[in-house]
Amino acid sequence: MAGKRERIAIRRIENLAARQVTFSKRRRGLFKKAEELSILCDAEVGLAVFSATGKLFQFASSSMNQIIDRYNSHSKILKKVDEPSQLDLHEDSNCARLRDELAEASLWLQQMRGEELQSLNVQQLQALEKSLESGLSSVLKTKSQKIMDQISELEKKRVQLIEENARLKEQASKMEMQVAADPLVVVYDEGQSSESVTNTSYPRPPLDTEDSSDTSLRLGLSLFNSK
Amino acid sequence: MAGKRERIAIRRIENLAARQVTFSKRRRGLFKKAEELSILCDAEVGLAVFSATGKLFQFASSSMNQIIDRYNSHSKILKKVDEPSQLDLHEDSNCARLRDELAEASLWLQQMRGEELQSLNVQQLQALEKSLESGLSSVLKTKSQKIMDQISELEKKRVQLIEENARLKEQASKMEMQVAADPLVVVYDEGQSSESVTNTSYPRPPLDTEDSSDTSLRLGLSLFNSK
DNA sequence: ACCTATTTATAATC
DNA sequence: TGATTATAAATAGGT
Repeated sequence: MAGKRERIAIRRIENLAARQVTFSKRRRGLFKKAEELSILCDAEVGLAVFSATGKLFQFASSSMNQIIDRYNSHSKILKKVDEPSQLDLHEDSNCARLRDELAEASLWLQQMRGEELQSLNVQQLQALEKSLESGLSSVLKTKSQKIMDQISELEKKRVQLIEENARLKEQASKMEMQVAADPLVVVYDEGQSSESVTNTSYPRPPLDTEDSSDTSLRLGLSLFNSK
Repeated sequence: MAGKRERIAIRRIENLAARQVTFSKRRRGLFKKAEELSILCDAEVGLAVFSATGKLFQFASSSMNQIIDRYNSHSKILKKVDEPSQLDLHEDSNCARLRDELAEASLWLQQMRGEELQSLNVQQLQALEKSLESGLSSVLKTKSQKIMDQISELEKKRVQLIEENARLKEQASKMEMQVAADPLVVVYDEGQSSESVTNTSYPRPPLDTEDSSDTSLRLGLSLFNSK
């Protein structure tokens, strides 16, 4: 088993088989480390390897095209010292300012979510805590109020429905009496009179449309869920 | 010196400073291995890494443009790499995207602080509440930890000072004994002119130092300059 | 492919 | 940053 194992010198491996074996092993290691770096350090990593035989292996933390785009933008920005027109400068600074502000806002959001707290000292943490408690208090108050509103709304509808039911029962019993008094008379509804409050669709309970079913509840949480 | 060294889990490192350190180290390792693979196995390797702060690091065994070209022909996804307006468009959309994200982040920050809540429904408020509670919990935990750290640090220093004082007392009493044994020995204070000799001829009586006064501390430090 | 003696990489620390 | 070092991971060469 044990033979002498030395680190090989970093130069082209002449033996084909050995070269292929090493290629497989090291390629796997390289891709693994590339992925680990992208995950651990929140970095965007793109790696493309062409074997000596021309085969392509690739890794991209996002997508290779996105990374190539970003690479091109970067190198173009680096090369672009030729014509810094006023508009470009204005746009660039504008973008930079936006980036800074967004970075700051994102950091705040992270910290309010409880991340990236290590860099804060006790006083800052105390301030954050106070802010969170205050926000939480407002949220709870608003939520309670909304829930109470919903409850009163439902209660109102419930009362309306009860009244509606009472009217319907009364009407039904009137009709019943009419039919009982003269079984041979067939009662036709001859158009709506002014007193008929109800609509005459029978099978379904009335007024159940326009209900407050919360169908559009999508939370705009993209900033919370990303980085 | 020697601390426990464990392998970290492969997930985003939350602590910013630690993340940056790890990024530097692993990035170097990754580039080294990329280069070794290209040399050992006669492969064409291209590697691009964007840090979380947007900085670009790259390695290419030949040239990055050549590798990108080769990648494009391989993946047979031929992009339009024609107009120079591509970058401008990209930048513009980038700016617009930044603006949108900033607006969204600002709104979220407001809402986490308890403002602009009326537009949220009960479920959204509930999600916000949960997020705030979670953040608050993390903040409290971090704060407690920091405070405990501070306390242990202070305690450590206190113990050190007590030990220091004990040593100083011992030294002082030794000196006292020397002086008592040979009353002709005159102790000169280095920083004083000759007129102060009379003051220092007879040191203060020892053994009355229940308390470690500032005077004795300073005296000790000037006489026994311990690093 | 699997196995391990070695070499490297790297996490924690200063 | 950079250096140091204990430990984990990668890997060269063998099976």
